[in-house]
Amino acid sequence: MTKNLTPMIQSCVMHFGEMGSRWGINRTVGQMYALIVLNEAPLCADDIAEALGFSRSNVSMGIKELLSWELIKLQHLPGERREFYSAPGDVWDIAKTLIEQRRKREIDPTLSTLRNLLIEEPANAGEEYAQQRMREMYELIEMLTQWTSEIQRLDSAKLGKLLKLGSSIGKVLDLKDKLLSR
Amino acid sequence: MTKNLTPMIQSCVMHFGEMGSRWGINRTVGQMYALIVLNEAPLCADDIAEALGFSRSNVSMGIKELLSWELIKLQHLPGERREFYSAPGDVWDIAKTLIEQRRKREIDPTLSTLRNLLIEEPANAGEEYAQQRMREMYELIEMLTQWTSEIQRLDSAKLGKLLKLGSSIGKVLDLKDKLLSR
DNA sequence: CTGTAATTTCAGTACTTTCTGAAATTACAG
DNA sequence: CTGTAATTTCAGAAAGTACTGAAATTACAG
Repeated sequence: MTKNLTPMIQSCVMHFGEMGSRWGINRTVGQMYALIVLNEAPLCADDIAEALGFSRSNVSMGIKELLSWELIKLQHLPGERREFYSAPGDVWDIAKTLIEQRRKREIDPTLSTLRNLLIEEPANAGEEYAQQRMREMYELIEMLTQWTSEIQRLDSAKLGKLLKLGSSIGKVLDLKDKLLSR
Repeated sequence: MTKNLTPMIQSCVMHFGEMGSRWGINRTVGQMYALIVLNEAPLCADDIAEALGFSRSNVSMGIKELLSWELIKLQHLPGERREFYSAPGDVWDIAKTLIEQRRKREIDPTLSTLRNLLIEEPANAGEEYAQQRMREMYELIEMLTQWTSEIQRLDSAKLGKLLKLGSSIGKVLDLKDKLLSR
């Protein structure tokens, strides 16, 4: 397993494997993705299988999953019959996709479940309390989602500018408070 | 299993069980937590075991985990020998704890790994490229973490105010841009 | 078309995680 | 202390997930 990888890339790949498994992503898919991201040239399934020592079929499933998350795209290389895969060149694009996909898979179903439970009539005091908490959750999640989607709308240039300005949300909000209270 | 739960609470508990398993949290711990959050009165281990139909020992492990995440706190009820557990009364406190804990367990180790790999001298062009991407990741993650921790500093009152004002980050940022460019 | 390379599917196995019951430990009332 | 209630631990069973190799399918050069 793990042929032809320098220790540096090896370490990074392994780390993202471990991290992947703490998210929904499984360990081998995490490793595969790190490998693709860290490699300038697109990779084909055989490259990945060889570099990480996985079976060809496992790589095939991993690619399928990464494609379904829209984290890699397929491309054909001139003179090559095999299919090659690469990650977006901009890290912020990757992050945006991850956020977006996790929202779709985790947040949206939760909001929908809560919404359905909130329109029911509470049958007793216990349900009334439960509904109150659900309502708070619903509002909080919705608000955080809203904020996140605002941030997602920024392109990396703007994001970088904000970073370099050293602007923190706190300062921005203070600014806004002052502005609004005049 | 699942005794004495009304359908409404049942549904919510089950949903958070499913969602929990998509996060690092396991299904039964997710269910346990939903139950505790939705219940106004603190619950003891037996209550939980009975309500959800889990073994007593499973509940004990779940409680241990929730305590380690600081998502519940232990309390003694007058005249009761058993130990009772409850979740914070404010949903935003729960969310802040979740964000904080996930940062500790997922983001911090990643930042530390990346930092270590970035101080190494690249051995060839491939490593140089890989390091460049790692640097971009590092900076992005650090920035998002910073923003998140700013938001976490807000208390729920302030958060609620912002929500009700209908303020979106986009608008706030536009405001800031205008302010700064004068 | 035909033959071969590339990819995907899938049943079975290996591995990991979760859950349980029994035993051990701890906590405390009397 | 002693006895009992409450909790925790832990080895093994059960459940769930990931991985593989073999076979099937697809893609395409000639």
